Amino acid sequence: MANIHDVARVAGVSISTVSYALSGKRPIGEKTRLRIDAAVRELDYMPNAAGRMLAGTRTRIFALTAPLRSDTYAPAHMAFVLAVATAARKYDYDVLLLTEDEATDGLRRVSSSRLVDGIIVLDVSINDERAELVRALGVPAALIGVPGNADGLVCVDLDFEAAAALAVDRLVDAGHTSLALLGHPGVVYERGSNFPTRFRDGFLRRAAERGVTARFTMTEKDPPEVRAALSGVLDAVPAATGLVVHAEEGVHKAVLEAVAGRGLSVPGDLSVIAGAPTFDTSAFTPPLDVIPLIPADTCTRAVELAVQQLDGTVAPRVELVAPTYREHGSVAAPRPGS
Amino acid sequence: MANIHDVARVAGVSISTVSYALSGKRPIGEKTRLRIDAAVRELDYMPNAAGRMLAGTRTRIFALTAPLRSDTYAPAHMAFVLAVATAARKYDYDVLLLTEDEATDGLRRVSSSRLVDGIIVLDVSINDERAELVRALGVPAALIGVPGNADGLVCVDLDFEAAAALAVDRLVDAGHTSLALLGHPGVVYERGSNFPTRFRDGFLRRAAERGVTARFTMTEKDPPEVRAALSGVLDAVPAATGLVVHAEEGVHKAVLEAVAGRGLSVPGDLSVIAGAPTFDTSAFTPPLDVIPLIPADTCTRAVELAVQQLDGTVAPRVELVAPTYREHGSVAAPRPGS
DNA sequence: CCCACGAATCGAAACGTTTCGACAAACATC
DNA sequence: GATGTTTGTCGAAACGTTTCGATTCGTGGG
Repeated sequence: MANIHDVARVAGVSISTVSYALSGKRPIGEKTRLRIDAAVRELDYMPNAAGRMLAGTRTRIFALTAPLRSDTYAPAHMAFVLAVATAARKYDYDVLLLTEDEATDGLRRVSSSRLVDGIIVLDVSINDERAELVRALGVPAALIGVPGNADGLVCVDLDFEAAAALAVDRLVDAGHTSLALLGHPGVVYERGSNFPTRFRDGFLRRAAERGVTARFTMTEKDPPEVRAALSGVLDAVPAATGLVVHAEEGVHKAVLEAVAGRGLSVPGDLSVIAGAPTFDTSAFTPPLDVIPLIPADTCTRAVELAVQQLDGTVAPRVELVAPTYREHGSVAAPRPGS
Repeated sequence: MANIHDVARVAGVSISTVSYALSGKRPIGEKTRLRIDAAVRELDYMPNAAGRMLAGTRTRIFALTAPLRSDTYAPAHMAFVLAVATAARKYDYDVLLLTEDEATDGLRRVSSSRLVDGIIVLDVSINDERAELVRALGVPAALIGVPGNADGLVCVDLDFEAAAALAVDRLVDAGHTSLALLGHPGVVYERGSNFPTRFRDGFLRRAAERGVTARFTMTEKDPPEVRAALSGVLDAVPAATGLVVHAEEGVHKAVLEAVAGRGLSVPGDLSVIAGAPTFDTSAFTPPLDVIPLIPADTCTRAVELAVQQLDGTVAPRVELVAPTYREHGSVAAPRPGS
């Protein structure tokens, strides 16, 4: 396998000239550059990664720690992992995947052996030991999600409170005065990520601000549980006419089936908005209005912030990505008499 | 950050002695080793990864290419990715995650820059360009799944044919003479991985060998489609009394619901076996007998073979992992009159 | 005509390891 | 007591880059 010396010899220049020609960090004469380019192609030269890491100050690798908790929704998790890898490539970075059972030891290992330039932390929970560790290690890092104590850390996440508020606003603006939020199973709110809590709080707060009735119900993903939870809010007085669902894909489908099962139509009898899903709600029957959680957005920003920490200093911050609303026709005015 | 020179100075030895003490490749005096160990702890020394890669012959990194096709079942996919990462750690290897849109370029890049020692290829399809590329690059690699042309490649996979045959045997041994296989959607059999085909062929062949009736039906994952497919085999003459399901999690659940919906019981009216799932069928109602596809098994073996290719040569091969059967009470003798 | 300056190139020193060969000392063999 | 072997340690040469400071050469200004 050719190295830089081979290229230099074939092009008839010194290795430093080759290096500068390839990096563009110093001006190189026209003819010389052409000769070097030709030599590179002829030898199929590609710089050796280890040599580069050693001489340069960068390894061009980020570590990614992505715990798979029992209550993690695999498709969303996978989407985030891939989004990080894809975003990293845009900055010419590769991603080293740490295993969950080596979460802290792995972080320690790759950062103190200088194998990675920084760390992307996925699915941060409220009391996340990885947050503490990252702070202690002083390694460039970007967390996706917000830990209980975010001091000194760079965090990125969807603005779940604003997303919930946006959903409330849409429903209230359409004329609804009795809303309900169907959320994740209880265990998710107790320990785990704090975004479900933030969504719930945003929902309840904005509903209060707008002066409308609001109920919050948690549900498991089994269709019977979903039916029961739905009945709870539809049979209440006053019955909910606007529904926000913040849960995984199966729950959305179960909700739509249960609604149809009751002989109700969307949005005729019930307006429905999907809150912060990573999946596609436009293919549902009926398609659902949605405030999407787009992994690529959050992950791209996180990678960007990680890269920026390497040169020029980025102040610690919690950066919340503004939510967007996409209409698919599942929200309408409530029926006059209801 | 301390380096090996610091350790040597503190311990009062040369750097080569430190290196040998840490690697254990040459005998080191008792007192000397203790001094070195003390110095390492005192300085919190950890060898620099780049220096190691450059001087040694190994980078201790494997690349993992794991394409996410539209018909990929995310939870299974994720399970395999994590299983590879976990298995790699057992051999002191880290895993670099390549993105799908950079599948071939990425492989080329990381192997010719010598960033990785080898490649693990996940979810290999029949005409997989990655298989060709790996062959052409001559890089140590282990494929999980079997490409159309496996010449010169090291492949590992569950023995899907044997798994299907095992399911048939169990049902026939229990007295069933009319079997059905509920498989993946049609698109999966046309282009994509070849394991669904292998499972189907194993099923049909063994049924023929045992002289029993066998039907194969593909189904989409929507409950209505599943119901229709199920009706197809239960209303046929002779009606199937033994059912093998080789599909994703939702299909299994839909099958059980549909069976219950028809007023049938498992295994009273219908014996059911789950074929090669990655999820847990023992928590279903009722729990299903299963021939599991265990990502850890396949992935551990693949990593092992990749490691072995680095020293001592491993002959190209297709290594099929023998299936195992786990009873959960969903198979019984058919009802006498049926 | 001399000087300063920029452009283009080179040589050499780093980066932090591993590993080969050498060497001294201790020890066993006959 | 000479000879060979093992044990423990060291020095130095790789490994393949990047990058800092020269050096050379032409060019335009005074």
